[in-house]
Amino acid sequence: MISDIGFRIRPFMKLLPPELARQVTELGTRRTFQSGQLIQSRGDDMPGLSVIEEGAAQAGVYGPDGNFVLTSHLGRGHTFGEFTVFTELPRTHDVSAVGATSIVDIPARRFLALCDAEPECLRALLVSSLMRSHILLEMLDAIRRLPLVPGTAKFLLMLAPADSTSPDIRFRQSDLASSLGISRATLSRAIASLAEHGFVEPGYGSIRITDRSALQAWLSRQ
Amino acid sequence: MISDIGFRIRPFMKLLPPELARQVTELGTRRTFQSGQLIQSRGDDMPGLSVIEEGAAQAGVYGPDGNFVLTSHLGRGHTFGEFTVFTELPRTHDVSAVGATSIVDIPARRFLALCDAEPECLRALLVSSLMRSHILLEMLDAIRRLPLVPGTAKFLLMLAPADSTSPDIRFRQSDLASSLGISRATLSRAIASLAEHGFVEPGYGSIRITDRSALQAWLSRQ
DNA sequence: ACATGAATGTCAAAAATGAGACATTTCAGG
DNA sequence: CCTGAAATGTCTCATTTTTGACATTCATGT
Repeated sequence: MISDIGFRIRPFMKLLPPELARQVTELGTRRTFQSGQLIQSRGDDMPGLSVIEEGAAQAGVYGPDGNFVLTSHLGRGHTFGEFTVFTELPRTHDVSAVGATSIVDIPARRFLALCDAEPECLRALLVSSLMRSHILLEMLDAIRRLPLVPGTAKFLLMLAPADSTSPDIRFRQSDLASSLGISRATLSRAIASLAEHGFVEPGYGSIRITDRSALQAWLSRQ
Repeated sequence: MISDIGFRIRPFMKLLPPELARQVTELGTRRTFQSGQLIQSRGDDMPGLSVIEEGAAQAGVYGPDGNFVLTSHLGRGHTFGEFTVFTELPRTHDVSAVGATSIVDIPARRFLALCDAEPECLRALLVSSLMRSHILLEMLDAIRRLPLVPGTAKFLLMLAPADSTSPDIRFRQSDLASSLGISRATLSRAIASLAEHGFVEPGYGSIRITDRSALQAWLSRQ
């Protein structure tokens, strides 16, 4: 059985009581970015929590050959950099803006102080972190255990959660291919195969899921 | 660059003050297992935190064809089932004992009550969960971005953390192969290649890392 | 020590994938 | 409305991996 596709990570900020969310925002400094602009690079040493206030971002790693291996798509209210707050390590990912985006950066010390005063912060961060681990496990599963086409399907469903405003997945096939660990040509074949079934519709720089429930049902039968 | 191999997850119980660790233990009920025995199955509905008091365990998922896809090796003080405490979902993994093992199960409600009283619990769980996500990201990277032999090497290093008591990795090649998403024959070739370099030594049901630092150095150069 | 089941090493043929190239389509900007 | 850059579709060939089979080695219990 293939489980919990389209499971959506509840963002940290939505897990906090509104008053506390406001406090978090006030602790940090705001930066704004245009679409595609780099927000942080792997290796940056700025311990702290970064919150997406508006817009969205992609987190991943650039391979030596320039292709981008995507690990997560982060929407409003999501965070990154948690890891740097609780360890001594630098940022582990390259993050860039998707659409006009505004980020609030909270220095590690200040955020830790808030956590001491308000344990609810720890709890919210814990819950979103557990959900993220869960998604990562499902991704690993999609890549290791499933054949090409079902694996691709599962990945697409994970990238376009059920309650998303649009069924479009705005990634280039080359990035998706890197994310799945396959070549662009092979991904193209997989997409074509899903399109033949009528589940998806390839576009220019995006893929549209035309029949989500049918795709899920088909996937469960594999 | 290939980073942070052999990074070891600090177990939940070691992140807690000793007094609190004792309290946690007293909240739960103890079960003991022989080597290889199944501790829980994917789908079990018993919300709660499970702590490894003695021994070790493997967490993973059994594929439909009986092969085991390993996702983590858990030692003393590590936990599993966190996810069921903070969501409504059932257990997501099959877990089985490695060596004689004793587990303490703490029902979700009781653990949540303790977290309310002692936020340090939340913090410890958060830190170990963040470390686990980090490892998962590295695994994804090893599988997607690295060629066969380096990817296998990285995986081996992740499974046998630096401060492990023994350099032996006690897994069958068939399980390792499933975990990497490759066939047993291909894994066998990768191991043979690493053995030619003198980094590892294949055994029966285990693989010994004979020269950890040389392996790490070689991997960094790839 | 011996027999037996389990795990590993290895091979050949078949299948899948990657690399590279090129045609086609789409979008954005003049 | 054009033009050029970027993304996608697809082809062929080389390479890698899988599959299935079989031999070999190891561990365990008698």
